[in-house]
Amino acid sequence: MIADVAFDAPLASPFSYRVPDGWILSPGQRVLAPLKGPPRVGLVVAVRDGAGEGLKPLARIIDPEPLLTPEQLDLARWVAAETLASFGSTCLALLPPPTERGVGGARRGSDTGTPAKKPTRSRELEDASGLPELLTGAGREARLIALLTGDQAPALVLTPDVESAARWAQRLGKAAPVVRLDSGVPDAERTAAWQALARGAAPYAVGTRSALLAPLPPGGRLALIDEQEAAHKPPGHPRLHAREVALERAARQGLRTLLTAGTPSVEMWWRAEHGSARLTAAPKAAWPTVAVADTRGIARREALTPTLARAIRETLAAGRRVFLGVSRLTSALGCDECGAILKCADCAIAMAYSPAARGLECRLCGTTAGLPETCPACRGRRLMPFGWGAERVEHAVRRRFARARIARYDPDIARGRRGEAQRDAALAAEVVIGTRGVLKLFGPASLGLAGFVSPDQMLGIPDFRAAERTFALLWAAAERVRGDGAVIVQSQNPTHHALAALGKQDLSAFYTPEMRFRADAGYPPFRRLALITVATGPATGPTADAVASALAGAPGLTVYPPTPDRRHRVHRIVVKGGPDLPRVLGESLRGLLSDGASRSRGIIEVEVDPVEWPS
DNA sequence: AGCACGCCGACT
DNA sequence: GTCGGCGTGCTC
Repeated sequence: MIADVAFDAPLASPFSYRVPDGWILSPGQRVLAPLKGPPRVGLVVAVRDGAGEGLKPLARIIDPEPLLTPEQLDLARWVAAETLASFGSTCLALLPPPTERGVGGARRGSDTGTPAKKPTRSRELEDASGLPELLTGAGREARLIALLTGDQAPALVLTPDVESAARWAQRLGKAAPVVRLDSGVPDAERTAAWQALARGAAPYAVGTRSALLAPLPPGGRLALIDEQEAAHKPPGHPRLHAREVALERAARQGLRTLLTAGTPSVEMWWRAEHGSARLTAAPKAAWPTVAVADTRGIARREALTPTLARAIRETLAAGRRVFLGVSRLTSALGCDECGAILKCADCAIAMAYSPAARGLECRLCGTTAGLPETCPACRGRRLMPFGWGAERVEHAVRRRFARARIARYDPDIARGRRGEAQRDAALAAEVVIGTRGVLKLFGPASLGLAGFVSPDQMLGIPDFRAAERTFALLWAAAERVRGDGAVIVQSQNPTHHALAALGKQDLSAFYTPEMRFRADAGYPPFRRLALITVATGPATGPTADAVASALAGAPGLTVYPPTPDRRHRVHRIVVKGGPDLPRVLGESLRGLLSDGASRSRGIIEVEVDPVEWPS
């Protein structure tokens, strides 16, 4: 017998090996196989007849039984095609890591032993439409839990990160045993969880993106928590948003899908508008007073406007907690007098400001411009880079409120032991200053005030999702403020639709204008984007142009000229296209992509549907 | 991706 | 004289 094996490598096609006599092997099992040197983990994708003369033999079986069915392999094939990644890399990233001695011992081991009962229909909870269901509004998580635990259907809950997975495992664990598939538990436990699901021995499973292919019987549910989170598409394989994989899987398998979001992704909102998803909003709940402190025309020497300072004082006096949201980036240029942000005329996103280069550049089309003397909108002369970082704000707050307990918190920086101390300090503080990560510390209605020192900075980030991100942050903060509390937004863009929608507690007031902007400028969900990165070694100079010209003739593509990034020694090419963008890119770049014609021409990386823009 | 084989710079 | 940089090519 001959086995075709795919590896975690940028290799377009699998390699063939001789199956040693007596081995029983099926597609979907992992094996160790020699690949130019020591044996490596590979996935059997096909087994066929043949003597296999001249082929190397497989070294060892890792999985005693297939972890992936042919249907799951097909779905992985789709993911690989959508992301222009190799089949092997995609599959292996969607399995629990191989454990020491294979997985043989886990037969009985650590699963809960509670067999999942047959899915039963429960009338009021059943959604006749079969469409993915998007839960928004207050209490959406409680509603999801009620839906999941309301009948006996097994469920796979996918969270954006490990902390969230742990939280959900705990919450669902109150109703029935839960197995975990995420990296927050030991590898052996993840594998055992996978196997328990496969034989119907676990009613609930929680995991992150790597659990997207975990076994789920017909009638099972797929739940995606906080579907709008960029964390659902972290760096690395599979390079596709968990939402897109989950929806594809659900459609193929006929699984009922439930998604939650405080502020849905524009992509999901669009689906709901077009009848390919169903949106369920809770009745409006208590909502804080939202006030915009207009900072136009005010020279910002102070982080806190009188409005915000007064609100802080009152909140502290009432013995309630204050959150002050600050920004980390200083990248765009804005007018201090009218609030305009300098944008690219073609792409309608803020131009990146480089103090070093004393100039502006559009991250999308590469247009550059010198610093204008005056604001193009109002001819004002005060053009300022945005910049209210946490340190400056903390200093300002300490000066004003000398006796308050003030803490700065940044979960991205504060990891490990010291992070825990910082966390405790933040939880004990009266004023917590930080970026969006701070909100994870606080539950609904636990704040008296949320103040945003300069969200314009976030709105001005040169990314077409800047408004969506800002809106999501403001909304998430508002959800954590008591109904008798306040949200104060200092802004030079007081009429921005994100602020208007926040004040009215009205999602559609944000998405309607946002959708128009996306349509007009040709951004997702109306067009798909891809980001092509070409390494620029000394010998690989012309490749970026070669890539650009290879794409130039492709139908339906908009190809922007390569822009150099000297710091990372790459050129980047932005491409816009239609729903078939991966296919068109794949066909146009065949021959240039890694396999075959390799590094001599430079490393070409293609990121389809990027959610994070390079900075 | 990983790894080997290959030719050019400063060091025990 | 070698150790080691990473550019180049290959892996059933």
